[in-house]
Amino acid sequence: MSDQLSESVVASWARLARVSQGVLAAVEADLKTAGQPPLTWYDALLELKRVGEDGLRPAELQARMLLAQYNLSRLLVRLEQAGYVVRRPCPEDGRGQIVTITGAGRRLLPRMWRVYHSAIRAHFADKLTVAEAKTLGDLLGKITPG
Amino acid sequence: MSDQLSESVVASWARLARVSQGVLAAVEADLKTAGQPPLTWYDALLELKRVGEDGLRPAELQARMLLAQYNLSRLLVRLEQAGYVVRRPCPEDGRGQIVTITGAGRRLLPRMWRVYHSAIRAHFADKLTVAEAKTLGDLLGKITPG
DNA sequence: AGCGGATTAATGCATTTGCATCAAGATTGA
DNA sequence: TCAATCTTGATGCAAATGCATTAATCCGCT
Repeated sequence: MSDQLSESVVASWARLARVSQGVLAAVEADLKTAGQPPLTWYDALLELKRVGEDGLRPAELQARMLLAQYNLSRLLVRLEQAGYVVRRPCPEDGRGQIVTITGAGRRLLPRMWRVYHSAIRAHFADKLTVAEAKTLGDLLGKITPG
Repeated sequence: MSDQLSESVVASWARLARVSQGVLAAVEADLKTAGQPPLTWYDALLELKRVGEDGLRPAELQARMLLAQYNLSRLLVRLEQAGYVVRRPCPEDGRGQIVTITGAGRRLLPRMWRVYHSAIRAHFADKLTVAEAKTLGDLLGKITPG
């Protein structure tokens, strides 16, 4: 192909793109079928649950989720409308706000997880041994963008 | 977490989701910065180039690309408007059509590849040895949805 | 031949994303 | 001190995606 990337590396790249996209889509589809919100909601709420009462600044959450700023802004609107988070003004920074998970948000997590974990199993975990999954995770860890 | 998935498998899953999303986004961003069309265009045109003059039925292309039917339908509209493919009626099937890459489409591929391959290198290949990339590809191969 | 069901591709409408920009508040530095 | 700059988060508008449905055609069966 007149470049310095070996064929096999390009093939691995292509697989990463294709497989991850396919599996993600399959998991999302399972969630949707079960009447659950999209994965992004889970990710956001999980982060917020982890930090507890202190909550998070949107920019912080955005950084952890690798999400575009305007996407996070709108995700928060939806989460708030759904009653899963609250936003309050940030005392130290007049521009900012602090986002906290609500009780309803906490209760959503296990409900989503029930669907989510079996989707992970069906579309991902069942196809690998634990050792393989670990190797995969380690390799992926090396290519983390951050 | 009160389920049968081991922590490490869930962690690998999370990495797959996060890393692939991040890297894909980075590559897309590089393409956009260089004024090139999105990755999907490349994938579609590459498939069409491979099959040559015979072209492909949309349903066939859709299956190869793991794309929703309506998404492919609209992708083809855009590609045709841009002059990179042509659609002609299918002689054996009155419902169908045959999609073929044009000369302009063929010329687009190397132009995109110039940006694409260096994005792959920067965001993916440079972070792994060839052996690691191969292992990664093999592992991903085991979880192919299709 | 002709009906019932499946397949192919498109499309109207709602939601989501992307892009560019903006307003408000913080921070820096002369 | 206060203007210039940066950061934070929102938003108008355009493009893309998802969903449900549709029209046309094909196929299997009687």
